[in-house]
Amino acid sequence: MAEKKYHHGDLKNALIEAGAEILSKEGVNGLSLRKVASKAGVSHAAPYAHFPDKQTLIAAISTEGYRRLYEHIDAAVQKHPDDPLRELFEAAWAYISFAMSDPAHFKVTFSGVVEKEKDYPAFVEMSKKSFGLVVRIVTDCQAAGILKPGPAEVTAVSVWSLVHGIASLLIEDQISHTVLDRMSVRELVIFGLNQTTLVELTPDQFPLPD
Amino acid sequence: MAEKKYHHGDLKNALIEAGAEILSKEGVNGLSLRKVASKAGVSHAAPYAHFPDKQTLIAAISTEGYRRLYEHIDAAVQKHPDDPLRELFEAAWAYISFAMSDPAHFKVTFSGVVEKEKDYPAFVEMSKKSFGLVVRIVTDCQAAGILKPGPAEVTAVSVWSLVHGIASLLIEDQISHTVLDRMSVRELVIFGLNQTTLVELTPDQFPLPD
DNA sequence: TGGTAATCTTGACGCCGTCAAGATTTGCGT
DNA sequence: ACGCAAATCTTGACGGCGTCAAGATTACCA
Repeated sequence: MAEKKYHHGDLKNALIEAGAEILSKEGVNGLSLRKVASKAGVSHAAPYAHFPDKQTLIAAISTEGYRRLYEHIDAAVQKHPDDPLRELFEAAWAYISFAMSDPAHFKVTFSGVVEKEKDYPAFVEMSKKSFGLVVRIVTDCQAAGILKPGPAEVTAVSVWSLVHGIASLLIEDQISHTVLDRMSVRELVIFGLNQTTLVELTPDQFPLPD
Repeated sequence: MAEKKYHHGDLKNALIEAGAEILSKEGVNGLSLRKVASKAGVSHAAPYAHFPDKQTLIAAISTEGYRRLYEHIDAAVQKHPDDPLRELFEAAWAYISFAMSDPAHFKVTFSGVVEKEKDYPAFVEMSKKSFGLVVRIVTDCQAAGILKPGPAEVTAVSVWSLVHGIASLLIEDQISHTVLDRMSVRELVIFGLNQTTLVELTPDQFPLPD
């Protein structure tokens, strides 16, 4: 396959893929339309057949990042059915480890590429889908007496904010090294969640896979 | 003052100021060296006498944003001496309201302009100074039985992460409107902090000034 | 099968970050 | 007080960028 034809065949997805790769390796400042086009093997203006401008391409890359994040979390959660506490922790850990594994992509996804101008429906849909997953886990934890009772959506926002905050501050290198020297990131997440749960969490409750 | 001389006199700070203004009004994508120079009344290459490149100018603007944030928080905290719980809440509220008042500046400050390449000592200093303030408040809250005992620095990271997460998700419009329709942002912050404190928080404990 | 729409290329425009060379001013050592 | 080196700012140029217009090539449907 991949014969060189005049028409690419699936250029739109190829551009998103190429863009995600450049973003990972060179950061958001190294991401240009012309480089993306070049990497996909087309001329510098070809992307305009599929995206009205650069912002929209970046929005598509953001949406793809959101999709990967969701699936990463969902896979981690599904490994522990009927264990709400474990679901909560592994979802948090999946979120944070994903952010650390591809900081530039995570940043673009959550750094307001959607510059207020337009809304990007696919992006909003991923946002709602992810939030729904958190709400479901929080609800299960409340039913199990692990989290305080109350409106699940509000508690979900609190928990998500904590996790998102840890992820953001970590990849911005804003978390004090006096803390990171004392404990692993995994232990830090446990400590953070400990503040919100009604039960006491210890690292041995959450062994690493393998 | 402000006579038109060949030498500006304080161009470095004027560039930071002009840059912060453009950033506020046009967002990070509208921030160019040439516009900053033009706004400061100098030619397009004049900034290179004070900053080696654009990244360094942005780092200086970030540092200025961090400084404003610190002073905003510090002023709010100093209104409630000998009231650790109030200090904790007002610091959190100051952080989040600052982020909402100038989202673009806040984003740049905490969106990894410091692209790993170099470190900017003044920025790191503001970071440490701010963290020290949080640690002090957390320590006081622990002494008053408001927060769980334990290493204050780790608890400070947790609290800061929660607050930073709320601020980030708010300005990215990532927080579900089903939640924001139900309560004000101030109540959301109270609800979030409620998860971490040992005492019960209610909105009437934290009346708005004026 | 023919023509229209989709896709891609080529070329151009102005803005951008950056550098080199030169003009102007400051300020320090003597 | 003077002169000169350093600091500061201007001008001009370069390639890369996002974007648009015109044209070439291909796909598809009536």
